[in-house]
Amino acid sequence: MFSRTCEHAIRAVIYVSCQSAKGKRCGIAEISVAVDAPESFTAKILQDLVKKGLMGSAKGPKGGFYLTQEMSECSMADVVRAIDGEHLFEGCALGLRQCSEKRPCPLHHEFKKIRSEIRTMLEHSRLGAFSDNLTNKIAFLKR
Amino acid sequence: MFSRTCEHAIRAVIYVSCQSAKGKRCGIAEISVAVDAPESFTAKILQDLVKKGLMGSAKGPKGGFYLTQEMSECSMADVVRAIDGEHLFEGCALGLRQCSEKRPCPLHHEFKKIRSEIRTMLEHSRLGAFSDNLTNKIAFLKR
DNA sequence: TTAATAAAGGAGTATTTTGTCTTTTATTAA
DNA sequence: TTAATAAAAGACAAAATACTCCTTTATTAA
Repeated sequence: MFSRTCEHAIRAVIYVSCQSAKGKRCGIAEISVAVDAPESFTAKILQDLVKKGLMGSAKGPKGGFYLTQEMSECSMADVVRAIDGEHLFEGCALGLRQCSEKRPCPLHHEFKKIRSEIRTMLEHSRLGAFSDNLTNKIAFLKR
Repeated sequence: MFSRTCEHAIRAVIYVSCQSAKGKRCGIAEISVAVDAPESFTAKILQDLVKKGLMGSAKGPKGGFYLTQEMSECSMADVVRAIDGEHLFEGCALGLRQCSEKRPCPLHHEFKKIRSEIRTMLEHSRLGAFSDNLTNKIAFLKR
C-alpha cells in the first residue's frame, strides 16, 4: 500500500504532531526510537518532509522537528503524496500506463471505488488528529 | 498496491483465461506480447502460478498455458495471495508487526474497512469473469 | 527414434528501495 | 568567540525486487 519509507514518514509525523501538541520539539534520535525506525534513514525522510513544508525544523541546541498549527491541519494524503507521489491515488492496479474510463483495464471499475475511498479517507485524516489517541495509549507507533 | 510481479501475473492470467475460454492454449511468447510484459520474467511468474495450481501447463508442441474450468473459478485474491502473499490483506498500513484491534496503529480502524473491501472485491472476482470484456475490447491488458 | 517445440529449472545481472556514515552548516548559550 | 548541539547534505552500502540467459526435461509428430 505505502512504501516502507512512507510508513516511516507517517509514523514519524504522527509522533512529532503529538509532541508538538504538548509544546515540545523533538530530535531524530528521540523520534527514531519512538517510532522504531532506523535513525539516519528517518533523518533523510524528515528532511524531505521539511523541504515540502509538511514539517518544521530548527538546527542547534533546543532545535528539532515540530509541526506548526497550520501543518497539523495538513492531511495524511499530503504526506503520502510527498513521499510516494500520486501513484496510490492515480495509478492503475494492473500497471497500465494509459488505463482510463475509455480504455479501462479489467479491474478498473472495481478499483476506482477502492482508490477513491483510500483517497477520501487520507484526505480527511488531519495530522493533528492522532495526538490524543497516542497520548492516551489508545493507539501505538512502535513496530 | 500490488507488486509489479503481481501486476504481470494478473494480466497474464486474465489473458490465458480469455484464450482458454476460446479453447486455445498459449505460449509465453504470445502471452508476453499480449500483456506487454518481459518474456522470461513472465515465464518465471507463470511457472509459479502453475506450481500453485492456479494455472495449467503442457510441454512440447501444442503445449502452453491454460486454465481448466475449475481454475477459471479461482479468484483474483488467490492470484494475489500466490504472488504477494497475505500482506495486502493482513498487513498494517504503517508497518507495525503487531498492530491489532487491541493494540492498533493510529490508522488501524480506518484501514480495516479499506482492506476488507479490497479483499471482498478480489475474492469476488473470478478469473474467468474477464474474458468477455477482453474479447469484446471493452477492457484492455497492454501497458 | 529423432528433430522440433515448449515449459521447467537454475544461476546469474540490473535496478530500485532501503538504509548508513561522514562532513558541513546553523543555532544556542556559556 | 568558542564549545556543544542538532539538522542538512552528500556519498556510499546492503537488501529486495525485477528481469535475463542458458541448460535441461518433457512432449509431439514425422
